[in-house]
Amino acid sequence: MDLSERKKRILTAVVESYIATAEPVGSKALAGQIGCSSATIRNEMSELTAMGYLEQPHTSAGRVPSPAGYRLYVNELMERQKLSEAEAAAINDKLAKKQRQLDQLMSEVGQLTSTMTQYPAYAMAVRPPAAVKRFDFIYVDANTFIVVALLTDNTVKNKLVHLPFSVHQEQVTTLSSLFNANFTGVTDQEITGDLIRSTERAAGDTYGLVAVVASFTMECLAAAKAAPMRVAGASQLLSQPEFRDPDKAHALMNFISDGSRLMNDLPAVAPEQNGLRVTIGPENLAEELKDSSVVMASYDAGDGMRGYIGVVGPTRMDYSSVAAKLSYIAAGLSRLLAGSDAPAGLDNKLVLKESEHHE
Amino acid sequence: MDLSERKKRILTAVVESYIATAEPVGSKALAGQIGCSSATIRNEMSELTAMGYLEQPHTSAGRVPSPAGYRLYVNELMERQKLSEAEAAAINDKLAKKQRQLDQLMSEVGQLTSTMTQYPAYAMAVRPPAAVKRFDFIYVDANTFIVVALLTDNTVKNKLVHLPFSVHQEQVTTLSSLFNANFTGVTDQEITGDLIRSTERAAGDTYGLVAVVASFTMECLAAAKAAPMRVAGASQLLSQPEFRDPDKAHALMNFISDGSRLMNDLPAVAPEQNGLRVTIGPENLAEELKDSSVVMASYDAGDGMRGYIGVVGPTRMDYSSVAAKLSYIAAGLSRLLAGSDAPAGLDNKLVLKESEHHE
DNA sequence: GCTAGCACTCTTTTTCTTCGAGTGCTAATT
DNA sequence: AATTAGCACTCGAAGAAAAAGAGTGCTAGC
Repeated sequence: MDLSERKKRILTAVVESYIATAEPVGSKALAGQIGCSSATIRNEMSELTAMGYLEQPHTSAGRVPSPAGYRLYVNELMERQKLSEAEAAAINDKLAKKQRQLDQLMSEVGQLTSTMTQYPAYAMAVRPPAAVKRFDFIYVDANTFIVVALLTDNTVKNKLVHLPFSVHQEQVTTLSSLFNANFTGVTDQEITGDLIRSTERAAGDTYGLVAVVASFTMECLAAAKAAPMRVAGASQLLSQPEFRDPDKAHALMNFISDGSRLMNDLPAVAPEQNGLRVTIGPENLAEELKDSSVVMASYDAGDGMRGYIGVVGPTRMDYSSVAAKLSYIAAGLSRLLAGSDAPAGLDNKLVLKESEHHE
Repeated sequence: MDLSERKKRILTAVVESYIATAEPVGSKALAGQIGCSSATIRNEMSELTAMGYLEQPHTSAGRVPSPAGYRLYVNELMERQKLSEAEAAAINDKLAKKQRQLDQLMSEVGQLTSTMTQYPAYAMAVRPPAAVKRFDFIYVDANTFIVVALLTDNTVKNKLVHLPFSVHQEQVTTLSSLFNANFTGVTDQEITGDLIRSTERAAGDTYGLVAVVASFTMECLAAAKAAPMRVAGASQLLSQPEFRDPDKAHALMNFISDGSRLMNDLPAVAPEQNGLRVTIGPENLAEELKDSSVVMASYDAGDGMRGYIGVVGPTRMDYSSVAAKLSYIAAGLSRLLAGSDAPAGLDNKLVLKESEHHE
């Protein structure tokens, strides 16, 4: 299966030229680059075609890489590219303004990835199952209290509860000890009707409030588990010549705009190299992605969380540059979210988590 | 300026036929509908053209409505349409599953509006300036406490503060009284360096923490002011024949995907009727919207908040149906967010606000 | 094993033609 | 005076035919 050195050079040149121009590559164009005549290249190319690395759109056009050709290119031939200083600086700049909310951070990262790569991008974070570490109840007035829950992943959630009847300070305190006793360290699935009922039995005159706080707890845990998934720059597709056909563009855009569908099909089986995973055309599971490629990178989001960022584009994607950019961004995110080399400002050391919410 | 009854009928027919088919409308096609011969219609149409309500793409094509024609249609001619039961039910269904987070609600509403109308849609809420109503500090351990701020708009925000040194319970209590004394009822702009410094002076051995909590406070207020803006279904554009040209589609999609740009140009000067505002083609301020139309509706989001939902499409938009759907959704939102006729479940009465956050 | 040359293939581009929907005008009709 | 029928004319859209051009595969010579 090993290709001669010259075949490799030719395949590389075909892939890179096709990536750059979206035009089938002819033998003449390569003659200069490779250093032999076009006839020789023609012979080599026809062998590469027989081996399945190149394809001919029609008898007398140039050659185009096949999915297998791209695969070989990605795995063995392509050079690991470095970012220009300007690009690296742009990424660092953006990441430096760290966001408080995970959702928002994902949006920003998706945006960043998309503008850097010129392809549609997505960003997501996966969280491990969480539990509540402690509850606090803040008594506001006779009809109002706030529940604050500190989760194992160090997020804080809260809820303002407004009652149609009044409660005493002591009742809220009771509620607090009850929940700290029964609902801490408990995961999603472990909150059963039984647990709620037994807590209600123990609750005395505050039993009516147990259900409310319990459902809040379940929501917290569910929300902590849900992975925020953001897609950005879908319209970038339209600048790619392969999507000049509005129907194709529409189909793919619909697909990628729906985060949940995209999410399902992402963990496609594909070799992972240096934290990067590339799925090319037909390697993708989703029908909609069969003529497209996906490049994704994973990052360490701290607290046992793992995140992914990725890019969707035509199979004729600039893998080398996209891979470099994704790696860089992923590394930056790992550093930002989980890294030990945090910057020195007071702000960074002190402020770890913050919570916001509105009905 | 008043048109004869027959001219009105002809203009209406032209607009509606063009909306339906995207094809210029000829005299023959209307002859049946209007009840006179094509020659008569030709005469009428040429007068309507002279008046500026119709246009001719070229000498010998049919007629197409001009922006002025659409305007007249929207203001006077179009019939207020009713939703089908199925549509109304679909909207009610979706809205019934109310979301806790404003951001998320906006996303859902954008999505809903877009799928109902088949056009790209946006949703946003505008909030009045807020202040903190009260602070609570939860002492977690020697290195950790949580700040909880209840805002005037009844949102609750919180932040987990992790310290590189230790504090006593009493110090946190001091901090609490300090902030409740100095930082409640204070808006965004009123938090000055002076205020922070004078608080620090009064803070004794906790002065180092004042800056942290103060900056948190400012973030809360800033976040409360920022209007979440969501755009959904941008890819719907591609199904419109006027956007079969990928360059046009790309330009407009870029524009509408950028919420902030869209937001700036929306409060365009346009007459508002029944809570609806329609801007047609050149009436739009943004260059990118000059061949498009925007229909927006506003709703009451409670707590003095006003929200907007809207739809972007070609000037050849189905104004009548879009207007009906937007009104319905806006009314539903008003009811949901500000209405007095809230549903009866315990859950709804008790649970008003909830907050979530993560670094 | 490489290269030059050449006939052949097949798409793309261009040009030319045809077709037809729709108009505007005029003259006849009500 | 308003409406209608009739007709010549315009102008884009669609189609056919022709020309151009890029690239191949093959053969023969180096």
